[in-house]
Amino acid sequence: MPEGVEIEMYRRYADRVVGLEIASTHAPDDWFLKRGTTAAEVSAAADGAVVEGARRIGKLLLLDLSSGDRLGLRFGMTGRLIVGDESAIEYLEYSSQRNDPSWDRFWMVFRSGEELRIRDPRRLGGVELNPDEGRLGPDAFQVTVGQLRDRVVVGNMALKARLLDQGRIAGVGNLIADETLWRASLDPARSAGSLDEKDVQRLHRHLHKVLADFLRDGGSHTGRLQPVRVRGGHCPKDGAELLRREIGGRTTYSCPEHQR
DNA sequence: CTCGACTCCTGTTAGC
DNA sequence: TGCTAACAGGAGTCGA
Repeated sequence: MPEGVEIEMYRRYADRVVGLEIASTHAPDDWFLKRGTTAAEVSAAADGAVVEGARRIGKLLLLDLSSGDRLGLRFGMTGRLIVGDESAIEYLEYSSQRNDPSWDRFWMVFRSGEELRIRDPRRLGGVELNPDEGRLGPDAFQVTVGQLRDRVVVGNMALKARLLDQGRIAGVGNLIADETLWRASLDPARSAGSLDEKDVQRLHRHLHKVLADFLRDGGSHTGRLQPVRVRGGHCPKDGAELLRREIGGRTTYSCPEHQR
């Protein structure tokens, strides 16, 4: 599914429309417009404007417009970014492998004839005009060990639930969290504040390695844990049967042997 | 502020 | 073969 890694791939893809003038925007699905954003507002902000930049914070993709407004794009669990005829990502875990244009929830047409679309079967993504970027924590790709120590590795909440909290650190989704904790040999259920300094350093190191590996390999479904992330799966490191639990409201796989 | 529970969405798939 | 229920998770809300 789209996590920070996929959205970074989307952002690079969206660079193709930087410098282009928007001719029209289309938001036929009101449900897809978030936090009071209306189709009329989006049109007023975007139509005739030039895309000056494509940024990303966590799972939020931002298009900076020459009107001074910012268009925030979210992809939920199954959203793809399509520019022209090409999808930024062909394979998305948990999403349909079909490619039905009726799933286009939002799109913009440029003066040049180029198009940019969000194709989202399950409608869990959304579009928001001028989203509050301050609600998000530091981006996972840039997060420092100090930020991890101060913001994430605190309190009694389960460590994994903390990693999924976008206000603490932005961009970590379920698969990135499971793979990172598996590699770092940390139990996702242990309290976040129980980590010692060596644990924090290890978590930080593995998080960055996981993000780099996933980006290189094409997505958050490319982890070593992923193939065995099924009921009855066994740990690739030591062969122990994996635990399947719900932590932070998400299905969580971890190794009872080496994740402590 | 903290934190768990609940809700939303719908294509896919397992099971009967 | 056809139906139903379970499942997936990002993100928001609510209440203790």
